[in-house]
Amino acid sequence: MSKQNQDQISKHMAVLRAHNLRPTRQRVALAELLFNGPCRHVSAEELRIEVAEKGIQMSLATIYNSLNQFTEVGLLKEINLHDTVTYFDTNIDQHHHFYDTKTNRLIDIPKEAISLDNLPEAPEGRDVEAVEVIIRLS
Amino acid sequence: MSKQNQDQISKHMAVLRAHNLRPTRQRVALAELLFNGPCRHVSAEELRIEVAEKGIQMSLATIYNSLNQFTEVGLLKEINLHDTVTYFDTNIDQHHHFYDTKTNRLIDIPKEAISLDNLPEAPEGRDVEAVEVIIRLS
DNA sequence: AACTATTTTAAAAACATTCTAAACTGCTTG
DNA sequence: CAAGCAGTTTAGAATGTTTTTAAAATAGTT
Repeated sequence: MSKQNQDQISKHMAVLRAHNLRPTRQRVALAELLFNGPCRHVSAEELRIEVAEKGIQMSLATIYNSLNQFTEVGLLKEINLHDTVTYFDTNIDQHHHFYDTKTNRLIDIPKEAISLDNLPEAPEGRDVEAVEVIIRLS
Repeated sequence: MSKQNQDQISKHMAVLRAHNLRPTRQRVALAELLFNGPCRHVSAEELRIEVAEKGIQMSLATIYNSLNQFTEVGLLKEINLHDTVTYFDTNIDQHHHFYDTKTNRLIDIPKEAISLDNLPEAPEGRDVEAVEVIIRLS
């Protein structure tokens, strides 16, 4: 293992610890897959395949647990589409999506790329938590 | 059964036939529940309960089949949220939603109530099918 | 009424996800 | 650095939603 890889791992361990998650072998391995490189949209099943391809031994339950824990602490965002599976987005900034119905893929759209004006008021007693725009493509 | 109810039923039968769906007892009963009165958001399970409460005999599979068929022909729109169940929207016009994460309820927002400017171009070879805004409330 | 293609049905299967309880591991402390 | 403990992982069972199956029922036609 190279010096650079070691640094990455240490970084992930620090991030996990900073979020009160023990940097276990499994969580660090998943963090490497998810947070090295560009932002991604993954499902538990896709991640399971990646993990298997890398020869890492990990139960599917752990993948689900970790994705949920990462989401709870704000390292991931959950996305539900017109589909039965849950996707997780490594881009945690506010942003929007193209959703390609042909390939079932998501493409990020930066927040600034869409101007949303005139938003209606939230109903009495409720707050606006997030505004999500999905542009469906065909 | 009143004259008015008969008229409603005939109307639903005509609509179903116009969409190449045989107006069976079950489909007509569901159409009555869904399309009389104001627009609604329902899940298969909620509809099953309503059907049962009206004393109508119908299998859950038929409810699923019908909801999917109605969606295919454009009488309903499918909605997936951060939740495991699929909802169906009887409002088939383009519109947006508040999603109340506390109650798990949807509230319609008319298309005109939000001005979306500056929308990014669809990627090469793709068309924009729909633009959906979800305002998450907490 | 008889015929045929569609539809409905109950039950089984499929599918994604969560739960369980036992085994294991990371961390702290002596 | 060994012991102990809480937190984590695991395989498999369980759950909840939706789809499939193949047989029985029905709508629409002749």
